[in-house]
Order: sequence, then structure tokens, then C-alpha cells
Amino acid sequence: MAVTIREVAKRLHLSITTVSRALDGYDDVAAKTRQRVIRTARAMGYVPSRAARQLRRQRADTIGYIIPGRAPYFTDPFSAEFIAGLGDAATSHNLDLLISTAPPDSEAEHHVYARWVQSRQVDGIVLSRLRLKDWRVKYLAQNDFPLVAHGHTQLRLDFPYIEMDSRTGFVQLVKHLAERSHRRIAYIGAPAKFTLQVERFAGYQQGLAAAGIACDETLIAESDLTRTGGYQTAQRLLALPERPTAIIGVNDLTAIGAMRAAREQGLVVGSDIAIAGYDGTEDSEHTDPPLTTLKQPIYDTAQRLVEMLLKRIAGEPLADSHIILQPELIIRESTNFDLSS
Amino acid sequence: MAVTIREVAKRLHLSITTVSRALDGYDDVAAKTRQRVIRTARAMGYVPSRAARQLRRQRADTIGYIIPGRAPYFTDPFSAEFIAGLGDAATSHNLDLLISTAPPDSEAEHHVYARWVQSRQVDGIVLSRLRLKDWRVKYLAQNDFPLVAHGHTQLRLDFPYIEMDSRTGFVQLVKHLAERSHRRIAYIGAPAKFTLQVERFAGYQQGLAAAGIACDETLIAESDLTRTGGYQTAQRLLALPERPTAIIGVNDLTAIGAMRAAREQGLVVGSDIAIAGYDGTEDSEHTDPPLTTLKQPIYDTAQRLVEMLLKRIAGEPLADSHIILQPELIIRESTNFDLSS
DNA sequence: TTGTAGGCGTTATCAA
DNA sequence: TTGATAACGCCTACAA
Repeated sequence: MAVTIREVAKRLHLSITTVSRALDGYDDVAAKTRQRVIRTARAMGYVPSRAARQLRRQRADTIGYIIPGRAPYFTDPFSAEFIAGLGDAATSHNLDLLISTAPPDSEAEHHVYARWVQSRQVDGIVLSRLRLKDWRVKYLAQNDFPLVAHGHTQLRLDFPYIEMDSRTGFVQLVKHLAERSHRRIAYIGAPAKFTLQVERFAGYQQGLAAAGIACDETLIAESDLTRTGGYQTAQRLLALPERPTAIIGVNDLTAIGAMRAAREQGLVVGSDIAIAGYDGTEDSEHTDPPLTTLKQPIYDTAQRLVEMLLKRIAGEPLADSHIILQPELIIRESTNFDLSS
Repeated sequence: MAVTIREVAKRLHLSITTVSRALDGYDDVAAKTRQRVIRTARAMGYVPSRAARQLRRQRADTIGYIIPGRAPYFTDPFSAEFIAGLGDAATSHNLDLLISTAPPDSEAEHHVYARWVQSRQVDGIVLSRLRLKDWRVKYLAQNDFPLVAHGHTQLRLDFPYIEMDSRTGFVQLVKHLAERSHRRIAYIGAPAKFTLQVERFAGYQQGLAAAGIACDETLIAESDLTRTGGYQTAQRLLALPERPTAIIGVNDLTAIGAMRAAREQGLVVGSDIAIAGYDGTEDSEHTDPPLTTLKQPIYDTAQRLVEMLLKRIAGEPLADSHIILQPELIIRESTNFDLSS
């Protein structure tokens, strides 16, 4: 059994109160007493019981994040980097990070959120991969539970979020391709319920319009944000009678899968066909050829979200509760050639 | 404020005791009473306070995992899949998973482990990427704290673990390369303090010996398990007066980085040079060409580790506390050619 | 400057 | 079969 405050007090012939206050830095403790207390506590290896403190203070000093995805096909570099950002930020604020996994809109997802909220084991929740009508946002807002999100919804509810202007990003990307003589630009997206799909697809269409390219329905496909999904979907697109000369993936993983499909068809990515993604994960630097992508600062965003969440939990006002960042178009060899030359 | 058991009791004109027992499934509660209690509790949205329960029961129903690695360069697919496995297993046992991040042997790492152990906020800890003399194992064993690990140490301490026989795996891999006429087989490893490095390197050497190939020191390099590390290290190896014809990476990421370095030197992976990795992550399927690798069941292993940890926590004996699995050699195009043809 | 006492929400012991 | 009561370990009015 671990050391309790009572044992420390007994050892020092002091009351629990005094020990508690000395340790918490109250100023109504004699400097000398404080010294003794601190030294002894450390020597005895005393660390307050998290449970007792939580019960008393009515907060958990813990934030929660539920990984959206269906295991075991979960190797999403976005989530990995996001979790790293959350974890580091949490640690540096002396918080803990509670993690669970649940497929979007599954029953399991409902369970976990309900459990965390009702049992008060986290003080706030970070949401990612928002859906247009995200039940999680409704639920948390209803329960007046602190939340921050990576992305927005279509709901009439106000909550703090950080978001990438991925629409503009995709416009730039299409422009980049059009300038290199592409007219048949395919798009492999995600299920339409995700905000990211709606935004990125809108950018794709807007980009086509700006370039004076008619939108060809046959070049638009839906996938599931995974490599394998991108691979299979690209195979279908490449089997079209008139195949696309460029493929945009809704994320890097999709694009990486598409690259493989192209290679298997005997196409050389970066000269026969252009392929681009979104996220700017480390993967994209090391593909063959390196992948053109729209880079978003995943790690930093996660850290900032934690800061925002802490303010929300503390009830402090947020200077800026809707932060919109521009992704950076990183042009690499996978698209950097002119189709007509 | 959330609903407490007291409110449920009041509503039902019952004592808290009865409500508590009805909900926990004790059999000394009238069936009828139980019905009423359960229905009312659900209707009121009652969920027990985690903190109160923890305090009373003296356990947290939470397990912890600290991601080894230095952010923000943390996009390790191994960890991602491992966390998914832990998370799903935890959820299915109605446990929570607490996550933090800390670079190996850093001060931060010491802090986190000490905090979790002393404040009793986790009931057990899962360790990965063990070191030969892993202070974490010593520390946890000293405190009689439940742990399970992915891999072993050189310490004279007994603890449950699951481990891959990566040594034999690497022997097979070298054999595979030698059979395809490779004699200059390079190895890009990890820091020597990691058990995985010692094991895999031993397998590499054993494989060379078995094939009658003298070990050439200049073909052995150390890196940091990342893509970028593999890339830079491979650049040096490929710049040797007599370059290697094959490169083995200690993990897939290293190999993926090496593939990029090879391409940039104008070499065609899969005909000019062979490259192989270890882990069998999803990445390896989609590289160009697909990467030969030794596949280990990361997700399943994580799940089994949780099962073992639960038994340890419950004080139940483990049928088998040292599980050793064979990795599967998956031969793909990156090595599947004969150098002499 | 220090100590006493009450309670956070549960569960477990004992009595009714 | 049910209920009163005492912890679990900590924090904080309030009293001394």
C-alpha cells in the first residue's frame, strides 16, 4: 500500500491539515514547518491519491480522447501524431490523457462517451474527425460538458475548435494540377457524413470550376480514409475507359494506396499520372516518388486544443474560439511534371 | 452535477445500500426491488462516480501505457497499432487506458511512472520496447506493481511478457537474401540498449554465419527506428566504395527510409538492391515495391498482454507467463529477385 | 500558525 | 431482505 498523508503527518507529529497545506503551498504555514513537511513527504515517497483528490475536488485532472476508427485496421498516422500532441500537452499541464477507441456512430461510441461524462472521470473531451451532424457535439453540449474539436459541424451549436481551411487548400491543389495540363482529375473521398469530406470535396469542385474544367461524375469516388481503401478505389478509377491523369486523395493514406494501384497498372507516378494527398504526414516524404500533399500541423493543433480545453474547463473566456489555419501545399515529385510535355 | 446513488435511493424510498447492491448484482436483494432499482437508475442516467468507487475499492480499473518516443517525431505505426489493441482490450473488459508519452530514459519518463504508481491511478502497466537493463522493470518490480511487457530484459527479474523470436526471424531473412546471391548485406539497427536491437542483430549475424558470409563491420550501422533515420543512415551505406547489395532495416520504418535513399541514388529497389524490414505494418504493403518484412501480430499481442495483466492484477496465476511467437517472413518484391541473374 | 471536523460518493460490515 | 454506519484519502471551513 502506498504512503498516505496520514502517515506523513504521524511521522512529523503534525496534523493532516498542516501537511496538506504545506504541500499545497498555502502561506499560513511556518516556513520551517513547510521545509520539514516537504522533505519528509519526499523521503517517504508520498504522492496524493488521485482518487481521493478527485472525489474531494470534484474534478479528474484528466482529459479524454476517443480514437475514431475500426480496429484492427487502425494505423492512422494522423491519430498517432494527434495523440502524441495531446499526450505531451496533457503531461506538461500535469493532466492525464484517457484513451479509448470506438468506430464512428457505433453503439460502443455512445457507451464510452456516456460513461466518461456520467462518471465524471474526465474533465473535458477532445473530438476529431467531426461529422456534419455530430451526435457527440449535441450530447456533450446538452450535458454542458467541456469539449474542443478539430473541425466543425453543421449544427447550430457553438463550441471551440481549430480547423484547417482545407477547402482553399484543395482549390490550390487542383489549380496546381490544372496548370500542369491535367483535365481529368479524379477525387477519392470519404463518407459524406464527415465534415472533412464535404470541405475537401467542395474545394475540389471549386478548383475545377476555377480552372474551367467540367466536373465528371465518373471521376469521383468514395473510400474510407485507409491505404487499402485508396488502393482498391484507385484500381476502379484506373480501369475506366478513359482513365484519369491525376488522382487526389482525401488524405495521404488514400493517396498512398492509389500510388500502389497506379504502379501495379504499369503507370509511373510523377510522369504518367499525378497523385496527391492531404495531411503532410511523415509517410508522404518517403513514398516513391515523394507525395505532393497539403500539410496540416497535427501535433501543434493537438497541443493548442488542449490549451483551449483547459480554459473551457476553468471557465475562462477564449480569446479566439474558432481558429482557422491554412494548410501548406507541399509540391513534390508525384505531381511536379507537365502532362503535355 | 451528475446523478448520485443517494438521489436514486431517495427517489425510490430505499437506502443507498440496497440500491448499491441491486446494481452490483448481489443476490440478497428481492428480485422485484432489483427491477425497480435498475429501471430507475437507468432512467435517471445514474453512473457511479469513478473516483468514489476507486477510493473505496482501492483500485482504479485503469491500465497505463507510456508511449516511448520523442515527439513531435512520433508517428510510429507500431505504437499506433499497439495502442489500438490495448484500447480495444481495455474497453472490452470495462477498463480504461491511460496514456502518456516520454522519451526513453528521460527524466519525464521517471516522473510519469512514479506518479502513476504512487498515486495509484493505474492498476497495472504495459511496457514496450524494453531495454536490456530496463529501470522501469526494476522500479515496478521493487514496488510490487503489476506489469506485463512486450519483450524481455537482461535483468534477473521475473515478469510476464510476450515476445517475438525476432532472432530466428532475422536468421531466415538473411538466409533468404543469401539464397538470392547477396553477400554484401548491410544492417541498420537501433541503439544497443534496446533488447530488440540485440536480438535482431544477433539474428543477422547468425544468419551471415550460417551462410558462410564474413561479417563486414562497415556494413553495420545504427539508427533510431524512424524513417528519416533510416534514410540518412542508408545514404551513408550507399556511399561506400563497395556498396551493399542488400539492406536490412531493424524495423519497417528504417527500411522505408532506406528505400528512399536507394531510389535517390538511382538504384531500383527489387533489382539493383534488396531491402527488407521488420514489423509487417500496413505501410509495408504499399511501398514501391512492396517491402519484404517479418510480420508480428502487434494488435493481437497488445490484446493478449492486457489479458495477462488483468490476471496479474487479480493475483491469478498465469498459465504461461513467457510467450514466444514466431514472426512470419513475408517475401515481397523488394527482395524477391536473384542478384546474379 | 496549527488543529478539529465534516464531507466528497461509494462499498462493505454488521445489525435489524 | 433491508438499513444504519463506518471507512477509503484528501481538502477546507472554522475554531483554537
